Amino acid sequence: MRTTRNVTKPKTASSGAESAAGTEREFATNGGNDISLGCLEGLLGYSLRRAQLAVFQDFLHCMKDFDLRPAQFSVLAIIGANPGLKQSRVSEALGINRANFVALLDELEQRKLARRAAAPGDRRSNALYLTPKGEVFLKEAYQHLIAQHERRLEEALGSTNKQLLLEQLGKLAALS
Amino acid sequence: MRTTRNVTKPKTASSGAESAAGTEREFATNGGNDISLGCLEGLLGYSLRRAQLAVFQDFLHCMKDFDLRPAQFSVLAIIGANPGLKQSRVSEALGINRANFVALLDELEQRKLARRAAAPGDRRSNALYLTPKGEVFLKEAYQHLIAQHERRLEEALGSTNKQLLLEQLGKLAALS
DNA sequence: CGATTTGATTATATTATACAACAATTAACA
DNA sequence: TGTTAATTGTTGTATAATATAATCAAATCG
Repeated sequence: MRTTRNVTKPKTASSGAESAAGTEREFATNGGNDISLGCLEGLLGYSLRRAQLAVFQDFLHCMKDFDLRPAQFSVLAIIGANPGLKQSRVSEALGINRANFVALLDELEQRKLARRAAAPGDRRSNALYLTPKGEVFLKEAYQHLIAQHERRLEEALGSTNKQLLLEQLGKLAALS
Repeated sequence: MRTTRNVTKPKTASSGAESAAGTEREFATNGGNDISLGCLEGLLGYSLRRAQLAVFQDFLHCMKDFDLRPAQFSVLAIIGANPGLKQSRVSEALGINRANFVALLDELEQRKLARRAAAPGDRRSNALYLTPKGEVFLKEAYQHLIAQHERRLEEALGSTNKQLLLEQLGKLAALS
């Protein structure tokens, strides 16, 4: 609670509040608006994370009308490109825990975008397919992503070769 | 439950399981081991995400002995580079919701790595500082990160210019 | 002074992610 | 062949990250 810490605070409050504001300004290393990133500056992980968040944010904004999150899109994309794949294979390909994949797929199935079918030769498995509606949906979502989202990213990169960037990211992803 | 869906399943199981296995193999686009990424292939967001996850994974592994997560490190780094900064400024600089920042800082304070101090001139604010222990801790963690984690990433990138990659990521992060 | 804003906090909800356990099924093998 | 081991989808549960609303104290401003 705030109250807990406030017990010790008023000691500074009653006496030297204004004077402290004057004197300590010289000592306080940062009273201004310039914030240094310190050692974060050169760390790839930090830049990577901030970039990923910004890109996902843009993705979400772009897919607002489709009500589609990145993970959902990735599932549709994999199923669309590899119809009949077993459930575990899809989750594995995306690095998604197969336990977590269940609810993800459940929602896509409820929205009639994907379906679980009996896998030939293995009654444990589900073979995954897009529904006709799902195929259309994926195609339209992808088109919109390319036209809006991806185009915006390429614009931001400017003259940078996007393909080169993808290769660099691929090298990093290969670490895991 | 599994049982729920199994009610409808045996229809395929009892009769045409093996025959379906024969006929559908010709239609099933993917019975093999090669999984296509489909439209994910060229999407920056996807590669970005996979790379970020791999890098964070490596970070966690590297910081195992320090028991430090990326977000925690980033907080220590910002405070270390900008002692006396107000709490809201630190969270803002890192793009962390100030409500979520409370617990994050609480833990660092409990571990005696950072401390909330009275902010001169504003009794609402907390001025954040590293403790002496926190300074040593950050320095050692950073050194270890550079020597192990970051070195590994640079190795993975090969001849690629890391600085160039950082710039590209910066352009993407600037979108938000 | 009163109204509004700001800073830190709590409570709460959602999403992502991880792991353990389980039942049904299949594979391995002695 | 029959018992054991491994796989598949699932549930339950736990943790971390993130978002929002509400609260309270303190500062600011008209």
